[in-house]
Amino acid sequence: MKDIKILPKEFFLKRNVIEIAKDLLGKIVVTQLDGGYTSARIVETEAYDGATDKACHAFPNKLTRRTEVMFKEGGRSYVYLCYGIHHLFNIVTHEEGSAKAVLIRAVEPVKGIELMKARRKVENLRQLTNGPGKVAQALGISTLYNDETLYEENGLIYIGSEIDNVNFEINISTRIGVDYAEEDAMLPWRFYIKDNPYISKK
DNA sequence: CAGAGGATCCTCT
DNA sequence: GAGGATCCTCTGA
Repeated sequence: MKDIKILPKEFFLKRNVIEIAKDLLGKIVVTQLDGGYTSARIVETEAYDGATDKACHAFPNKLTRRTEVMFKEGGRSYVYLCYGIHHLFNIVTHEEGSAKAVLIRAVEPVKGIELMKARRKVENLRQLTNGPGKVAQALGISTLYNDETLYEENGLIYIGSEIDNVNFEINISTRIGVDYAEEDAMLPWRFYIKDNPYISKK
């Protein structure tokens, strides 16, 4: 088992959300929820920017009850219900007052795989976490865990890096499922680990 | 307070 | 590849 070092709060601040979305690739999400420990390697992310990006719920810097958490200081969760069924897990970035976040679209299961299978009611490893709704379900993340800080030891959810992180190539594409965002649907703000079997789509 | 629509997933064809 | 599930959020009156 590799050691995991928790990312400090600073990781989520004072940098462009694009850079953070890229840097989150290869990092480890740990959850300690519902009496179980699960961890998974992030293999696919998307950046959202409430100031300029029509695909973002907080565009154009629109403050509502739902988007409120995105305006808070980075390093916390933004979880919302999509299509009435799926809980989607995002990581808020930047300083207080700017509404930006990174959607975790796919992960590679590391620990607690049996628990993930039970939560997903799926046996096939590749089907376990290769999509944003699946990620949240497998890790036990729901809107109950909106606005949780992500950088605390023994937190419910935290993000860590492996000591001996392997190298990988990053692929870039347009984001999935945001056709309604007109020209912003063309932004190359989706990032994923090349050839990783757990990404949601080619 | 009604109506519309969605950062998805699963099933069936 | 198409369509349905399902419910919360936001809008406008």
